Amino acid sequence: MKLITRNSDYALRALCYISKHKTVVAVDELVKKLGVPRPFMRKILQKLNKRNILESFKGQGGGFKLKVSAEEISIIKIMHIFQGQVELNGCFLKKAVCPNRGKCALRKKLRLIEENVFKQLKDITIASLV
Amino acid sequence: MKLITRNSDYALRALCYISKHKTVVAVDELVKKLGVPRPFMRKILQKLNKRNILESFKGQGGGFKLKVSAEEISIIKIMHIFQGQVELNGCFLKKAVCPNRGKCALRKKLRLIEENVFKQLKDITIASLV
DNA sequence: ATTAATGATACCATATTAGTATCATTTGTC
DNA sequence: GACAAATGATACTAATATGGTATCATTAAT
Repeated sequence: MKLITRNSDYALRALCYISKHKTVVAVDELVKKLGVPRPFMRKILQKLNKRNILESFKGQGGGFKLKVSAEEISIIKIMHIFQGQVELNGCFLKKAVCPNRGKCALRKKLRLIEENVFKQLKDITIASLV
Repeated sequence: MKLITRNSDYALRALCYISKHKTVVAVDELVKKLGVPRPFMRKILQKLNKRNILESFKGQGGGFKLKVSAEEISIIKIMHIFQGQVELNGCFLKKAVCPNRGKCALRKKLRLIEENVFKQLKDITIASLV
C-alpha cells in the first residue's frame, strides 16, 4: 500500500531534474537519467504540461522546462494531478448505518492525522528537494 | 487513493462493536449493525481470529470475542494485518539509477512524515475509539 | 440427528495503476 | 521544401490490488 504512486514519484523526480537544468530538457534525457520507460515518461510530462507546471517546445531541440517557479510546486500538488483526491479514509459505511459522520471517533482522529500530512506535503516543494 | 482500505475499516468497526459487548458476538449481528456483506465480514473476522486478535466459538450460540484487551489493538496493527506493509513511498527507481538511497531528499522527507503518521496510528486503539 | 454457528479455500468482479502503440503536429536544419 | 527531431493526442493492453461470492467442511449446543 502506497500513498504516492509511480506517476507522482516519477513526475517529482523529473521536475527536480528539469529544475536543476535551466535549459530545455527533452524526454530522452530524462529517460536516460531516471531509467523510466519512455512512453510512460512522455505521458507524465504531457500531463504536467497540460496542468501548466511545465512548458513544452516542439520540434528539433524541443523539450520541457518549468512554467512556474520550483517553490510553487509542492508534492501535494503533483499528487493531486496524478492521483486525484487524496484521503486517508472516507467513510465506507452507508449513511443509513452510520448517520453521525460528525461524531464518528475513527473519522475524527484520522482527519487530524490527514490534515497534518497534507500540511507537510504542501511544504515540500521541488525547490526544497533540489 | 486511500490509506485505509475497507478491510481494515470494517475490521476496526467490528472490533469496536465487539469490544462494547462483553458477550460473544455472531457474524449476523455485526452484519445487521454495520451493513457489511456477510461473506466479506466473515472473511475479515476469520482473519482476525487467525491473528489472535479475536477468539472464535463454533456451534450454536457461537461467535467472536476479543482475545486481547482493546488497549492492545491499534489501527496500525489492523492495517498491517489487512494491508501488509504500509508505506508512504518506496523508491520506484532502480538501484542503478538511484544508488544513494540514503541521500535521496524526497525519501528522507517522506520518511519523516511517515514515522509521524505511524506513531499516531499506533496510539489510536480500539479502546480509545469506543 | 439437527441446526446454528465458524473454518478453509477457491473463485470472480471491478477499479486502479502502469505501461504500450500509433499517428498527428510542430519546428529547426539542410 | 524535404526531412528529421521533437511533442500532442488518443486509444489500447497488462498487471495488480481490492472487494467481494460461493461452497463445502467442521464443530458444538439442543
